Amino acid sequence: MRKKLQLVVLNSIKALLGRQGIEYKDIPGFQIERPKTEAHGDYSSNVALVMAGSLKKNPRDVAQALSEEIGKDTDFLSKVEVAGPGFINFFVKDSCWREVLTEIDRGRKNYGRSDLGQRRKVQVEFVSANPTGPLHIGHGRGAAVGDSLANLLDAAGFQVAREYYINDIGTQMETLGASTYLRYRELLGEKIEFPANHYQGDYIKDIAQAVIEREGQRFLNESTEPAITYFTREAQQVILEGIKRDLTDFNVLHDHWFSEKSLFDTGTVDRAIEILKEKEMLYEAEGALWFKATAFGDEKDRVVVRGKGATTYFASDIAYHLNKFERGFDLIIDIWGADHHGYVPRLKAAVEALGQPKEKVHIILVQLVNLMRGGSPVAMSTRSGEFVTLREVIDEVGKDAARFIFLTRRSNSHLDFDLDLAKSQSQENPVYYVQYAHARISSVFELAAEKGIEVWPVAKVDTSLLTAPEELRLLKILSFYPEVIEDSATTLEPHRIAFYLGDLAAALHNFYNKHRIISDAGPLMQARLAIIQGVQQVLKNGLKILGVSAPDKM
RNA sequence: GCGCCUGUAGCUCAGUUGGAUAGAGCAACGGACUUCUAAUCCGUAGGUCGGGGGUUCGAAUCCCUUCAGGCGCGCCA
Repeated sequence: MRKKLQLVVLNSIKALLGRQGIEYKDIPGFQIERPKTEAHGDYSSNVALVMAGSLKKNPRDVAQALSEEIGKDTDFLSKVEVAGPGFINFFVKDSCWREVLTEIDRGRKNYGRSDLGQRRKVQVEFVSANPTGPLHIGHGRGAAVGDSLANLLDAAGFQVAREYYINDIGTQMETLGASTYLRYRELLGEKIEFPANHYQGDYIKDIAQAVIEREGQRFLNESTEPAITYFTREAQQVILEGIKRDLTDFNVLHDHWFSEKSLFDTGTVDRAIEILKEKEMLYEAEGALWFKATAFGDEKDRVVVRGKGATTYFASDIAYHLNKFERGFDLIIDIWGADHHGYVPRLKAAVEALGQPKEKVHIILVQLVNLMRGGSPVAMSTRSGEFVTLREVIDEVGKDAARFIFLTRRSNSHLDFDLDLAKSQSQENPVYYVQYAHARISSVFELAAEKGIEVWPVAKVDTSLLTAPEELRLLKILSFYPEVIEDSATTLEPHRIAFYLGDLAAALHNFYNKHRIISDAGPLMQARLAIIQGVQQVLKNGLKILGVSAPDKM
């Protein structure tokens, strides 16, 4: 609908300008939007206001001329008016809104899908938590946002790959192995002074215990180094399996699990350094190799190879992004915890230095989650082992509620997640409001089936019987869905879907309370069945993007 | 000290990229169940958009400044 209008308006502008011998140019800031108040029409545009400046004319006069022109050649507008300082308000004919039911019926689960992405390849990399401990609630937020964003981009016509980057090499892995090894010895009766900078969590003891049960005491007789190597691999594998399990239960699936270590095995890290060297982006100082990040706006240059010869995490990341480019992604989206924000300029600098346009890489920072219990904060630290895991959150408040809470706010808003509140409010949680709308519709169809009512195909239904304001409102909201998908995909903001679904559910509940659906009035009943069927389909499609279930019963 | 994020109703948050009279949910108050699920609906009340300047036809939104909170400023990852 919005696209249709855009076309009509543009044609009218061209016609108008043409008659005055003025050449048409792109109009920056030209918008067609949905006004907040219904009195301002179904859509409204600021064209006249924007154009008035360059034409040196009164905005209202421009709007007047335009609205007359637009009124000439449209068959879907019932009224075009000039309002306020020079807005043009469009009122769409009721009959047009009713067409959405046919569109939904034709598209079904594809209704709302768009070709905005034109099959371009996008990679969304998210979670990517170090395999040194279970996922906590902050990872959960990143998981919900990343997964839903991937779903959204898929719906918007992109080819999406979801990836998890595993930091399976480096000092923290050695610490993990050592921690497990020490717990192993401790559990076998040795008195151990457990270092404070090692991983303290009980899950480490569990892993050690499992090794004892399977392998016995044999590592006590072996030398330390190979033993730690064994424990490193063992712990990493167990933890990674746990992470995968948690993500699966959170309805999050990754297509690829990318190993940092593989970047070394394939020589990609060396190659990345070579490339930067050739471009003279590196220099040696103080015994280390530095990248000229300041040349691209970062506040200081960054070390790539340390004095002792080992590469930094940053070096891996440059190589990783080189690899991403080489895999041919048109768009690369990294979802990071906001505590890594200081890292952004440096990575952007590296991208540019590699000769890639920095617009290709989007880094979405997801603000940290402040976990609360009964109004007071819960301290969290992987190393100290004091944290609430994603697993516990899923078990306590449920997958659907947790995902919805994460997805009903912008990713850069700070979030206080109160477990007690999330549980105690579960009856009033917005997620149930949306799901309930879906379930209600199911139960109407169930009753229809019980009564032996035959549901007509939409093509046979006389939708012109849908004239009540509640019905028209539903039809309009249903028609907006494809626009919501495109807008959310463009801005990379999945939370818009959640709010849209809340609006749709509200309109459904409102309609439901006002109008009886199953009745003796055959054609009207069929029209109403058609409308709630459409609502149910859109609810289902939207919830799917959010990764939230659409139950038939509650 | 420097940088990034945030500040909107009592609470939790939206606000269509600068638009018209700032909106939801919860909590509060008053109504609606012998009828498709009351996990719902209808109504009332609640605001100097942290404060102060500026930019313009027009600012919660952009700029400057200031206050408050969070997070970063490693040859860690």
